[in-house]
Amino acid sequence: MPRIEEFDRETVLLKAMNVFWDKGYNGTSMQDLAEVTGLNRSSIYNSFGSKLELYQETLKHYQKNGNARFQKALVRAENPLHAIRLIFESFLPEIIGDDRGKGCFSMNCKAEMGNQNQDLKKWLLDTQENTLDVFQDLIADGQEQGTINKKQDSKTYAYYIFNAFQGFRMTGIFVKDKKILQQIINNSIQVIT
Amino acid sequence: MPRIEEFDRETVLLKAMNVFWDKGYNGTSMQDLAEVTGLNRSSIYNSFGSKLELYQETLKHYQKNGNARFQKALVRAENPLHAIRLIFESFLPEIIGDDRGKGCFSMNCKAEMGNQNQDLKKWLLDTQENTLDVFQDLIADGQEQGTINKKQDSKTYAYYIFNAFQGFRMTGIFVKDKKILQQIINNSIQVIT
DNA sequence: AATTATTTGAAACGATTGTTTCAATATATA
DNA sequence: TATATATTGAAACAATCGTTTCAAATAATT
Repeated sequence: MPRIEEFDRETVLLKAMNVFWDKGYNGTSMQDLAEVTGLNRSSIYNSFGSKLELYQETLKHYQKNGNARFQKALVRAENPLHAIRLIFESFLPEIIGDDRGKGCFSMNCKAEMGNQNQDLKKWLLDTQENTLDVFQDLIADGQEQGTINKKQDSKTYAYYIFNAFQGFRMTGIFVKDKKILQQIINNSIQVIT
Repeated sequence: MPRIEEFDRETVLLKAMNVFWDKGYNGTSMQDLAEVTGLNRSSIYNSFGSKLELYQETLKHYQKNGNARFQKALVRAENPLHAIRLIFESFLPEIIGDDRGKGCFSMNCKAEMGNQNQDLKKWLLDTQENTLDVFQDLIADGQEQGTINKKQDSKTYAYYIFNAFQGFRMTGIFVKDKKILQQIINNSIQVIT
């Protein structure tokens, strides 16, 4: 009986994400979103609820993409240490190709909205915990296997790598020199070898 | 002949900075600024030009404060390596005391506005260059003096430390555990020893 | 072909946006 | 004390904000 949605939800979500990513949450208007998606305002509300809910959905979409990149690095890696290196390197193309200087969408969210909205804060904390767990598991494996040193426990090292990773995403906003970025990766990883 | 300004410019600037810092540029309204400073809208425009100019002035105020902290660490340090450690540690109180999770004001600016406003981008690039230079000089000194290794040149290490520092400011938004933060500092610095 | 459920487009909602205007107020100098 | 200059407060500016409303359009089911 129902009339079916005409647009491709995935495509709309991607376009909306790119606006939020570029202009931030508060810098993006419903007007912007309607223009870029080609949808009418009412259609956006009908399909996504509100500006905030749409924002949250684009964030989850972004994060899903990031997780996929992590997973891809995991299966390709020869060992846990190599996996960590591949994770960092897998973001090189995005960083270097980011000529608008948009940076990392979820870190932009953290900087702009992490202290403004409780739902977003909770989501950010969850993804942080998740990323830390991935690193910690990799490091624990690497320590058992021998490619990562045991001078400090896996949790401590996980925080250190997480720290370097966040720095990497921020540094990449203005620094596009691949050699420099690669050296940052090398030096960051050296600690745990 | 002129009537003198009634308010203390420094105080007003500080109050305005805290709002921008908390809510971001786009999240802050002139209404917010008028309320928190106690000034009338027209007085703000009369004294600071525009919302953007006021924002820029608060950023410079913040940066001046950060530079002072850097300088304080430099004079207290026993050697260049120690200075880098003190620089990181000098931000510990701000990070731990930041219960609202506002993070670093200038990094928030970078994430929100770095790709939106050319003036702000230029300022951000200048301060980045300045910070990199401080690190590079310290590292070069340390390498001559012997407390920092010579495996890589001072510029490469400067980028690495800069990367760790930016990560440190982002990590500190949600991580308030002093022990963990201290271990991140230790591990970050270990590379260059 | 008629019915039913849903989406769509256009318009409007009140509220708020950053900024400007201007008369009233206040003060240092002459 | 009179004059000149600057600041102040209140009001208003057009524009835009996120959101809602509702009739017209649409398509799958009966």
